[in-house]
Amino acid sequence: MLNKSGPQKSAAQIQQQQQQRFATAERGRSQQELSGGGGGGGDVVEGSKGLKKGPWTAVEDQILMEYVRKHGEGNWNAVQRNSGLNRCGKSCRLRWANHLRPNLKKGAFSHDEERLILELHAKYGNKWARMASQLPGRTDNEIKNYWNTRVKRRQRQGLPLYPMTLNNRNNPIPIPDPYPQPQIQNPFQSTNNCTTPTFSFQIQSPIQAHHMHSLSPLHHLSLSLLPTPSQQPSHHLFLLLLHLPPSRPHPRAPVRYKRYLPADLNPSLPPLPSSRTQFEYSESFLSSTGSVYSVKSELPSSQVSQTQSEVTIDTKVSSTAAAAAVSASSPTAVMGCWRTYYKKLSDNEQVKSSSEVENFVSFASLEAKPIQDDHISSLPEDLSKLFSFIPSTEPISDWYSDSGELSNGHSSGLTDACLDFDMQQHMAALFPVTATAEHGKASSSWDNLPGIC
DNA sequence: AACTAAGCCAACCGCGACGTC
DNA sequence: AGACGTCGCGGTTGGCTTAGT
Repeated sequence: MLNKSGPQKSAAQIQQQQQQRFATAERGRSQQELSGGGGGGGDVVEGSKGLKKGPWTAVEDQILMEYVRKHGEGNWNAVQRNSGLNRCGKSCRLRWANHLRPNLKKGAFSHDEERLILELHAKYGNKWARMASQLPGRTDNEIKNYWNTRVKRRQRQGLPLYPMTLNNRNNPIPIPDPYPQPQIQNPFQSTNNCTTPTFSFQIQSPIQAHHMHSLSPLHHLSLSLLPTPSQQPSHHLFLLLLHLPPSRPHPRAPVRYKRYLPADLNPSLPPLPSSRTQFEYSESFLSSTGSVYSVKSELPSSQVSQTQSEVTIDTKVSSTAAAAAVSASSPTAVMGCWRTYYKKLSDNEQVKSSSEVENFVSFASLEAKPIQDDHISSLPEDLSKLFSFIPSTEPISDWYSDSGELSNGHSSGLTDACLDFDMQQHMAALFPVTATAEHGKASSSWDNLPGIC
């Protein structure tokens, strides 16, 4: 049971499953035929217009394929009128797109595909169609199903959805052993339940993702707040993940994804302001440095609350994918760090020491009082410092594994005095994220945070 | 053998974008 | 400009299987 997940499934299993599904469809057809073709057998039902619902039969598939062969794709509502197929246009389109169109790749995702899905999801969030456009032969539905399964599994196992860092184009993460053994036991897991809520959220997908194509390497932020169990010394761990800018659509991607026009094809975008200060642009996404972004939170995989807030970020951070962990004694203290740091920046005070940088914490998505209330419109330009000492690459062992493993070792540049980065990484891997089914809980968890304003 | 949990997958639904008239 | 139809996307549901108890 436990090894039934996609990558572990053998080709034979897949074939068997497909055969079983075909048999299921055949059963449905038989039931329908027995009932006079009017549906009603099993989950085959009729809609309000007498259109058939439920599993498609081989005969229906044949009719649809024949229709598309003659008339091409599109105009799906005409299928029912012209072919006698008793299905609505939406159903026909879905059936064609997901099952009948040529060049569909069936079977389990390869490791490369899985890695790509992770990377794409980190970039785009739940943009399944967009992800599918970069996975030839795969459908959005497939990817969505895969991801949702992964979310459930990782949640149940108490693992974060993403590895601690994501890909760095210049330093590609080596494909790890897909089935690594867990390295460390959660010291808290076996002894007590974690009573302090755990949070994870992402700031992602700027208001106009296409801006990011041309303007900034800073595309994606992922921030995880990982309080330790209450029994442990008060200590909170924050993780800030930066990801690379989105790649342009796959050149061979279907052209139908017109919603994802790259920036250079969209002349309606506002020009870059060149002389106004960042504060004049507190509502916008550009600053005098040309690199302020209004980052609208999006919730990949629906993993956290529905709250949305915006944080604008000004940074010359390098495109190196990076992760930082920042510790503080409590969420309140973390916010205090942030405010202090931000004030220094507002006062044009140089933040020089690494410890100050390390105490920087970014955060967003607080439903009750979003940080935007403070009009935080920038992060420091020398935020790059923050990322400069973060390992640009490290072995990631949980790209594929869902078995409770942790990230392997890495070369952190963090000073020991400030952070035990290794330890925190392991801790981060040990604590669960708030996941899809926990929308409400996630937001309420944030509500429990003391002193965040 | 029965029950349960987990995983996989197909399909439906609602909504919004887009094009046309 | 607005109504209407079409299409695409993302969320969700439910059926089915396997594996463990």
